[in-house]
This record gives sequence, C-alpha cells and structure tokens, in this order.
Amino acid sequence: VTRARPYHHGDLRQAVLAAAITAITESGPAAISLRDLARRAGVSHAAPAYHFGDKAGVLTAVAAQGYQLLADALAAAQQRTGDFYEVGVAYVRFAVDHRAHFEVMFRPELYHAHDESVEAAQARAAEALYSGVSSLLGGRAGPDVQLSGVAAWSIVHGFATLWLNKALPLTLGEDPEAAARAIAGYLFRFP
Amino acid sequence: VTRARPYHHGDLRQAVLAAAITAITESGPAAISLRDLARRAGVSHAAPAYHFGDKAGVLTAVAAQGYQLLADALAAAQQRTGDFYEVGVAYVRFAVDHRAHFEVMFRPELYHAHDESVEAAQARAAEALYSGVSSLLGGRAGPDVQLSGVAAWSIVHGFATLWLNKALPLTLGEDPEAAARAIAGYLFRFP
DNA sequence: TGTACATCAGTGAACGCGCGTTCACTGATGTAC
DNA sequence: TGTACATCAGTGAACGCGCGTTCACTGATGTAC
Repeated sequence: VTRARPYHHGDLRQAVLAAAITAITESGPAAISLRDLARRAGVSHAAPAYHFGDKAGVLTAVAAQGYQLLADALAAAQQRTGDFYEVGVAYVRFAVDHRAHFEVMFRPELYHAHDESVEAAQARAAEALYSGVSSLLGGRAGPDVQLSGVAAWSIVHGFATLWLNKALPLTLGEDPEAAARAIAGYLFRFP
Repeated sequence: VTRARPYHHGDLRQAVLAAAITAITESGPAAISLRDLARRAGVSHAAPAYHFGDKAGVLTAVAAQGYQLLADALAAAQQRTGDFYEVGVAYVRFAVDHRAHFEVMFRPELYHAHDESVEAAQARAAEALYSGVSSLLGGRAGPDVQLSGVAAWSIVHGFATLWLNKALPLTLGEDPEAAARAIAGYLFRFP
C-alpha cells in the first residue's frame, strides 16, 4: 500500500538541513528561501520556521554542522598521519567535498555567528588545526607558533577558495588534492 | 538658486556604480537590488536597467573595475620596489581597501564572468601577479614557476579572505598589512 | 543663425511574482491516573 | 488496559512588501540642412 504523506514528518529538522545543503550547492547560500526548503522537503511552507525560526537559523545549523565535520576531518588526519602537512591537505579536501558547508561557514554575516553551537564547533576545529602547528616546517616554525599556524591556514584556505571559485589556471589539472599537496609543499616542506 | 534635479543625470552610470560599491560594503553583493541602487542615486527605479540591463550587469562592471584597480596596485608595487614580496602585501592591502570590489570579483556566479571587459582586466591582473614570481623565494621557486605563483597567490588570498571574514585570532592585532607581512614572510622569506 | 527632426536618457504607472510572517486550525503523540 | 487531556508538529489561507520588468511617455541633447 502506498501510504499518503503522514502528518508528522519524523525528522523534519534533518530534512530541511539536507535540503539546505542541496540548495546551497546549486545556487549558493544567499539564494535560499524558507519556502523553497519547505518545497524540497515536501512540507508546507510554514513548517521550516517552526524548527529554525528564520533563514539565519537554518544557516546557523549548517555552519555548526560544518565546523563539526571540519574538526573531525582535521583531527582524523592528524591522528592518522601525525603530519601537519596532511592536516592542511585534509582542510582542502573538506572544502571541496563539503562546498556548501564551507561557503556558509566563512560568511558569518549570513548566520548567528555567536550561537553557542557554532562557537563550540569552531573552537574544536581551531584546536584540531593548531594542535599540530608546532611541527610545521619541521620545528622551524619560528618564535611565534600562532603566526605560523595562521600562515598555514591562509595558504590552504586561499587555495581552497580560489579552487572553488574556478580562479586558478587550468594547467593545475582537475585533482584539487594533488594540486594542494604541491602548493602546500612550498610552505610545509621547503628544503 | 537651488536648482531642481535635472532630467538628465549627467553620469548616471558612474553614480549607479558608486551606489553599488556603497551598498555592497554595507550588506554584501547578494543583497543589492536595482531599485535600491536607483534610490541611492536619486533616479527613478527603472533607470539603472537602461545602463546595465540587470543586476548581473552592474556586478560585471564592478568586477571589471575591481580587476583593473588590482592590476594597477600590483604593477605599482612591483615597479616601486622590485620585490615580489611587496606585490603580495599590495594584494592584501587592495582586498582590505576595496572590500566591495574584492568580494564581487571572487564570486563569478554573481556576474557575467566571461564578459570581455572582465577577462581583459583579469588578464592584466594575472600578468602583474605572475611577472614577479620568478623572484619568489630568492630564485628558489623550484622547477614550476607557475606553481610557486599559485602558492603565493593562495597565501595572500587566504589571509585577505580570513581577515575580511573576521575569522583570525584577535591577537593578530588590527593592522592587516603588518600581519600580512609577518604571514607572507613564512613563504617569501624563509631563511 | 535658425529650424526640423532623430536619438538619447530618464519617468512613472502598472503588472505579476515569490517571499516572510501571522494565525486559527488539525492531526498525532505522549503522559497521568 | 483504557480514557482524558496536554503538548507537539505541521497545515493552509491570508496579508503586505519589495522586487524585476514592461511600456507609453517626456524632456533634453545632438545633427542635418
């Protein structure tokens, strides 16, 4: 028996979040509307507001989830390899694999940046990023470990951003991870 | 005698462009509307479309102007100092000083990225960026000069982006140029 | 220098659209006894 | 196990708003002769 759509969705919050990821991947974070997310999730237009309040509420959840995923990815790379260079590569891989999350995370004007769920996940990600920094450049990170961490963050963040915007020369090829390894090598492994 | 607003504006195209820069600085490129730009320029709501066609037309002009300004700034830094390191610093300075242009330029989905005025200015900027690359790392740029150029571009672009998004630690201080010098030193001047 | 005419630049009323928000409601689920 | 009631999750009609776009128009400027 094909049953009609039940009155209660079951997990509308997750469904709206998933719809948001899809919509952002298609058209960018600025283009989403609550009514469109409702349509995608197959519920009435007013339903999403019940769970998220407004558009910024949805994007806040996306950002929080994104920082969690990023923290997981960075920590896993550090644990798996013990090499900070691989943490940088993981950062680029995250940006390419989770483009929608990545684009939201770094546009704090779109969401409630001071929401505690966001700030907690952000802190986890920062921890994962900085924890391996002292090994950067084989211990030659210089007197200011934080500064060298920002340098590492800058180069992988810049590369990821330029890659996603299709701003880089075509000759770099089609594999972002390989290109990222070559680029990051200039900072991380200079002989 | 205070004269009434004349029927012909004189240079409405420039006025709309200036209004766009102001509006983008306030609320980001996604938030602008043709009607709002008309209001800011003090003309009727349909006037901007006469000059630009649609919103993407306005942002195309902003992007083209931005790439021209960037090319000028990079070329001037190269000429003035002969030091590619200073070209990188000039890149960050441009991003901070022309935030609205910078934000539009690297969101090609918002404008007609293949417009010839954009592509010409883009080529000029790329030329200015790459022309000094071979001196990167004091000639130790390695076999692939283009790759080292992308590395340099990545680190300054990433730093500028993170700075503008207020993503960096507060301990970096309030002077983006000084911080950029310290960061870029890791790539450009490593002992 | 004057006049006729074409073109250019901007106007303002009108339209239909998708949006966020409100609100009384309804159907389903959970809890107390 | 059954019943009453409270709470939760989602509905759908209605509203007002700002938007882009169209279009007949008008005022100003440029050009031909």
